[in-house]
Amino acid sequence: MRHVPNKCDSCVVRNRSLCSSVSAESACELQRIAHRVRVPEGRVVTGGAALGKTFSIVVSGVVKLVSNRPDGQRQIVGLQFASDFVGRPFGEASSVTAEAATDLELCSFSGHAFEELLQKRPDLERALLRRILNDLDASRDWLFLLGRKSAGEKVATFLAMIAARIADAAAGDRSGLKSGAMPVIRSPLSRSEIADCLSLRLETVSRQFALLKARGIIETTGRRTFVVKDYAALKQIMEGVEAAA
Amino acid sequence: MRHVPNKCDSCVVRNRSLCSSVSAESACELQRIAHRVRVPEGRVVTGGAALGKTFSIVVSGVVKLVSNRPDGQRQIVGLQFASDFVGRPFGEASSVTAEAATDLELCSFSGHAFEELLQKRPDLERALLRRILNDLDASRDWLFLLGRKSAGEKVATFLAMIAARIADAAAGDRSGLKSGAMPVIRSPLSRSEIADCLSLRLETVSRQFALLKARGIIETTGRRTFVVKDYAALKQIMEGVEAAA
DNA sequence: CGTCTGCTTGAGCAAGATCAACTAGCGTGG
DNA sequence: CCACGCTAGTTGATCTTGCTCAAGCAGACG
Repeated sequence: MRHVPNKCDSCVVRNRSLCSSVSAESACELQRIAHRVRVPEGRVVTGGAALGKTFSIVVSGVVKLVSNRPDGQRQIVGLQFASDFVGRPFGEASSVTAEAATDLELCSFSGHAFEELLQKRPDLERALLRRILNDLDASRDWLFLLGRKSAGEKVATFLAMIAARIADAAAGDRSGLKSGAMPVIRSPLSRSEIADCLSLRLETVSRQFALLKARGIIETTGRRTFVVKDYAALKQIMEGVEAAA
Repeated sequence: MRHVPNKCDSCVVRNRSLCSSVSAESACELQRIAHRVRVPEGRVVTGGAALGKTFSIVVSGVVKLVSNRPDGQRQIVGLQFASDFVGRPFGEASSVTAEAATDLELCSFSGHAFEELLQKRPDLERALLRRILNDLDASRDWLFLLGRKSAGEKVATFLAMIAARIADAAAGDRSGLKSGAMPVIRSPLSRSEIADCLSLRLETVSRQFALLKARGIIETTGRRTFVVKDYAALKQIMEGVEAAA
């Protein structure tokens, strides 16, 4: 097999994604079944109404995992950022659908081909297992958030999480961004989506934003953009230290 | 290798646990590093204060996975029943500890030996991946429960889940139990543990029990035992159909 | 410049938390 | 075997947080 110019070589999530944790051979096989796709905001990526099963690695953008109930109740049960894996192998269709929270670039695999490769390549399976275990940890942390935290703590946690993950994605993109800076962050989620995520009403989310602004901990500039002015204070609130200010 | 009388042959979870989904060779290797242990109620099985990492398959009893916070808040993030797997491979210590909710029988593996075997045996790793994916699904369902359901729905869901899983464990034990019966079920969790599980206060749990009793849907006989008289009604409430009775 | 949608702000309400007795299993020891 | 006492559970009164309903506001886009 001749070495051909590799489309993965220039991939921005190359050294953080699933494919970075497998052998060169597995990466190569993975490359052969991979194709880049662009998905517009709002489209269902997989599960539910999506045609056929697919798996993806997020290259840029954010995917929300939504648990839908017949009666219209929605709960966002997870967010996947750049380099994260999306999909449910060996799947009896779970009730969770993956939807594009923002415009996406995905590295996508057909369900059949990927599951076949999974059978053939134990190292790929191991890498996936590790990722899934991390997702499980994250999901359990989120359980704590939903169950035990107040509205203020929830919103603070959410903002800190978004800030960290978006900054992270940006750092992976073009590292050199001075850490400790206060970059303007574009939230991948609308107020109502944040509410779905935190099990709050959008009005409550809005009020908590107002409170954080009043305290000078964040600033909002435009509908979906914000700046964290005082990260330490955010962390405090998030942990429930909540001084009676 | 001679065939010796196999301690696993008589195992009650033999045909439902992890070891049932692997090759004969892997099962054999697994058997070699397995040992039965009994754990009294309340003991930490793994994580946190437990000495050294171990993995286990639950033979009988119930394990609760608890997320502890410095400030004493507790959230039960999962329950593992007979045949379920307990442990976090490749683990940076997660904040979750596994504790015996009842007296337990475990089939236990030392962390080192098990992880080594995991490296050597892709089929074992695959079987584990499937289990973990199921845990992840369960965890995400639970997110919906905590986020979106009312106290009444939560308690109904909990009771239905316990009834199903305990009946299931019993069926695996000595099948032939007439289904459709209304067996007396011993809850593995106290009121306060149920509260930790559902993100409620124990008073609220107690009130919901009282309500279900008043409606004739359940009966309680003793502190931790109950009978489901009307499973259909329980399902209704659980889904939020909630007729204004 | 107007409209439309997403966001903000306000007033009142309800579910569940909190605080406080009180009761009932269950184990112990007389 | 029964009385005692301890702990888990129940029940009641009140309070708080976040939800609901209802306006009003502002950024994005034609």
